Amino acid sequence: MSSPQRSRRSTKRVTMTDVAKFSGVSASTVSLYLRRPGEVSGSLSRRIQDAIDTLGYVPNLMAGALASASTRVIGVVVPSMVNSMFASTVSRMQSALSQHGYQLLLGHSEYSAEQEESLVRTFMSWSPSAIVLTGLQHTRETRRLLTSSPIPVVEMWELGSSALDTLVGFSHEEAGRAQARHLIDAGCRRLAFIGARLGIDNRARLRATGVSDACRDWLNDTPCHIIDTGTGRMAEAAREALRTLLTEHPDVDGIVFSNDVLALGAITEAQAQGIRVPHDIALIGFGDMDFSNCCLPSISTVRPPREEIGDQVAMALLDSLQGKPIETTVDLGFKLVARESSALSASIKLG
Amino acid sequence: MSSPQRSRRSTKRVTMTDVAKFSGVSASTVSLYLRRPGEVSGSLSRRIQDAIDTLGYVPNLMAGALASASTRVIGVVVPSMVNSMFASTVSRMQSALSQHGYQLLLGHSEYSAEQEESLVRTFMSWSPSAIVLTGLQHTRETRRLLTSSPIPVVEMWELGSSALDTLVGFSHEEAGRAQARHLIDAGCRRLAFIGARLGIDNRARLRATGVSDACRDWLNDTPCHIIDTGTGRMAEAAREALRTLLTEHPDVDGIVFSNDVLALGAITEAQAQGIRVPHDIALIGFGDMDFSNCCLPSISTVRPPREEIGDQVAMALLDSLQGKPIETTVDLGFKLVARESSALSASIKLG
DNA sequence: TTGTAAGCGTTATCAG
DNA sequence: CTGATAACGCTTACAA
Repeated sequence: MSSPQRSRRSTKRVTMTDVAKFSGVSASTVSLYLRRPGEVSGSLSRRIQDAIDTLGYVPNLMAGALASASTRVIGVVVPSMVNSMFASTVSRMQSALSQHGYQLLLGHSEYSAEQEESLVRTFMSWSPSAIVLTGLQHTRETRRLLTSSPIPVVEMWELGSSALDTLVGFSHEEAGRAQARHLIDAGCRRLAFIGARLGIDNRARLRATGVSDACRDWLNDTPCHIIDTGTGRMAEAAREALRTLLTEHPDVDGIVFSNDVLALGAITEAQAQGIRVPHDIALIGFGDMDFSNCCLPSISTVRPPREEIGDQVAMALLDSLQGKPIETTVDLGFKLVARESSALSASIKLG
Repeated sequence: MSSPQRSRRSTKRVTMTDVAKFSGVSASTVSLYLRRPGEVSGSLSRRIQDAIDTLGYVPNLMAGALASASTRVIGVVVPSMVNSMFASTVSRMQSALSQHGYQLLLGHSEYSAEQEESLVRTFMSWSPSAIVLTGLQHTRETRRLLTSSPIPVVEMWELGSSALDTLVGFSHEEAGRAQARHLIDAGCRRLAFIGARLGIDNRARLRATGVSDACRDWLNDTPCHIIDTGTGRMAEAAREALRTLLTEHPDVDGIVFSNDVLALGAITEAQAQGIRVPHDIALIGFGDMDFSNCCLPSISTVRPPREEIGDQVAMALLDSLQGKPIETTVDLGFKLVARESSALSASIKLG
């Protein structure tokens, strides 16, 4: 046997053509059977399925995507995969979307718009069916890439006016105001905000702004001290931040944290210093982590709609991909969870 | 102009052919320029790059993958994306692999071998360059799918003898023994193990076995009570488990937990009951979570090599994909972190 | 160095 | 309902 003039890499994989030959039908029929089984006669269906089983055929989605110009791939960018809030969201998205045959291409930006751009660029090369980003801050180039293509885009976890397309999230400024309001209602009169990575975490910064605004509106413009602990280990950083804060501003009686780990660190430091929480100082965190309800005192917090965001993003995407009209903004709100770290002690504080 | 007999969907995307036409060269030259720029003359390179820029060409990796039979996609299955340990691993894998042009297709199995199988099946349809699984427990069909294909497979987070291909992890039985040893050294003589999801989390179960073995070997075969808190909210479950345990076995003086959240829950319950940790009872967790070092008492724990696993898996994969020979088993060990919850109080306990 | 042409494994179109 | 046949956008042997 002389081989044909041009040999090519032989992938040695079972292809649809193999199945077709084996079952004595054409490739198109096999393809049809795979996509719309109802439109193939029973006898042929059986023979094809037999062939698939005995040959161990696995469809090649790459080829299918190329031919049909529909990849069923969705690119998702989150700031961090280790942050369990985003992990929850992605997890729910993946559950919902995989049921409809979509695959997630996941990347993390480390809170950097440049890394996000680089991820978006890579994703675009996969001609994804849709792209999901976290937040509203993108580079100019990211915006250009995304607006110049017909691919549906969802921005999640934040709300605002500069949306590219669809928005699913909640207002962090409102969350900050609610946290401040809660502390004020608990009797606090001098608030502070301690946050990690405020320089790069826009959502945390928005909550800080919310707290500031609250001080202006409801506490006669008392200053709200904002401390950024940076990017180090959060718990230790929180302890140090608390020490600094109480040294420089001993009158602070309520602190909002950008997450519950910081709040826990502060609680530990307070205990070490003999400061009573919430009696001497009330605290409220953000995130409602696993541990927030099982430490002493338990941590008051704001619970973001982390799972709901995933569900709603998935739903919006599925609708959009089916051509259905979709809402451009979905505000899922948040839940303030009052616990011991900010328990009302009005009799003492206000007395 | 009569259109050709068979019209086809027109994706209206800029293709390599467009770039070729625009710059007056052939498509293969453009392709070459993109893959090995050095082999194209300077003048042509310039013209091609010009065309790419003005046309805004984005390569179609799908088509490339199909043609070259190399997808640069890696399928990864973790039990849960919300578990920050796996998240850390995946995060590091993604960082390392994306630098080499690989994309991660991520899925979570919810600790179910069946869901893992379904994910593997889906991944296979993308003809991935490699597959990464968590643990060693797979369905028979998963094994068949994987062994009957030449795709490199890495199993991570566990060590054992039934490996499919490459293994990167550490011994959970050893970890359990080390945890027990640590408590024994701290003066404990009656140990117990409290774990979440023991029914489905094989690694936690292995650690429980390690603790049991330790009781047999080093505590004269004293019984080691093992409690499974199931799948509910961990902190609350831990509190209840502790109550039950101390009611039924008041002599227990050391507890190993399957993670630090459970340990924290137990600490809270102990405080509520006036039981002193570690004085009355010593505790050790697993995972070295964010909060473990910032609660009171701080939580002794075992720190798994979560980032290192990601790094090593990536490295093994890159080597393997470049045809280099690789080690089939990489034992990364673990680190026992002694903190306050198990601080030695020998004078009292042993006195 | 550059071009030609033959695939890669599907799906879409259209004729039977 | 079934089957040719032409894309899909790219890579790669091979020729020039």
